[in-house]
Amino acid sequence: MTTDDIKSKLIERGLKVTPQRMAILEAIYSLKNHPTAENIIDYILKKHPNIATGTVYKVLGVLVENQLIKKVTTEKDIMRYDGIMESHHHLYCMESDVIKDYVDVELDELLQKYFEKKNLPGFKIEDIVLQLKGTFDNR
Amino acid sequence: MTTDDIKSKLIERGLKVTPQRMAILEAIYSLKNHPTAENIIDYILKKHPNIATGTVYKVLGVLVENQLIKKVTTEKDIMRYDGIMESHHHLYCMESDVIKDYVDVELDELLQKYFEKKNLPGFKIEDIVLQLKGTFDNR
DNA sequence: CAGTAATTGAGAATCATTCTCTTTTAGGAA
DNA sequence: TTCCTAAAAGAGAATGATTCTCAATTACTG
Ligand SMILES: [Mn+2]
Ligand SMILES: [Mn+2]
Ligand SMILES: [Zn+2]
Ligand SMILES: [Zn+2]
Repeated sequence: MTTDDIKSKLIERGLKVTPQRMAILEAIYSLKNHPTAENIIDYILKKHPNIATGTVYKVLGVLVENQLIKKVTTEKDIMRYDGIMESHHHLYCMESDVIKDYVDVELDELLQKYFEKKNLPGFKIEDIVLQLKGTFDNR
Repeated sequence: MTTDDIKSKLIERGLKVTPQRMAILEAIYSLKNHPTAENIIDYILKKHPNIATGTVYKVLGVLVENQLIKKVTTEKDIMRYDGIMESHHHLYCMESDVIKDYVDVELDELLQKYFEKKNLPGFKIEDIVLQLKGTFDNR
C-alpha cells in the first residue's frame, strides 16, 4: 500500500487529501491487531507531532462513513478499527485481546445459502459477522 | 421467572442474595431489547429509589462473571446486557438499535460441524456469536 | 444475637469520545 | 499563480458511560 494508493482511496470517495487523513489511513494499514484510536495516535505522533486527538476521532468517523475502514467492537469500552474491507470474520482472544482476521470464503457461501432459504421474518440482512471467541495456544 | 427462581440462581453461584441483585436480575429478565445499565436503573428506581449507579455497574459485572447474564456489544459506546444464557444469535437493526434474539439450533449444529472439520491454527473456540446486521421492515 | 467479610451508597475520578470555537488549509476559480 | 471559501484541523473544554474510593450497611455464619 503506497502513499499514492492511499491518496487514491481518499479521492475516490471525494474526500479532501490532508496530511492527517493520509497519516491515519497509513497507520491503520500498518498497525496490526485492529488498533484503537490511541494506538493510531501513538503511531502517528512520531512523524506527525501536532495532530490533535479530536482530529483523529473526527477522521476515523469520516473514514468509517465513507467505507474506507470499519469499526470493530469488543467487550471492552474501547472501539477498534479495521482497514480490511473485504468480507471477513474475527478470532477474539479473550486472554490477550488479540483480534485475528479470519477469511473463509467457503463459510461465507455456506452462510449466504443458509440464509437465502431460511428467510427471517421481516428482517433484511445487510451483513453477517461471525465473532469467534476463544483463546490462542500460547506457544 | 419468579422471585424464588431468581434467588435460586444467585444461591447456585454462591452469591449473597441482596435486594439490589434481585432487582437488577429481575429488571434484566423483564426488560426487552437487551437493556443498557441506564435502562435497568430507570426500571429499578420505581421500586428501589435508593440504588446507586455504581452498585448497578458493580452487580452487572458480578452477574457477568458468574455467568448469569451476558454482555452484548454494539457499535455504540454503550454496553447492553442479555439475560438469556442459552446459545443464540442477534439481529441488529441498524436504524432503530433494536436487538432481537435469534435462536437457531440447526444453524448452531451446522457451524459446530463446520468448525470441527476445519480446525483453526492454534485457536480454541469457546463461543460462536453471529451478528446479523440489517433492518427490520418498518410496518 | 453477634461477628465479620462482603456489599452498598455517595460522590469523586477516570477516560474514551465528542463538542465548540478559532485558525489553518485544500482545492477550485479567476 | 494567486484568491477565495468551504472544509478540515487544533486546542482545550465538556460529556457521559463506567470505575474507583472509602465509609456505612447488611447478609450470612455460628
Ligand atoms: Mn466509554
Ligand atoms: Mn463514553
Ligand atoms: Zn479484521
Ligand atoms: Zn440475546
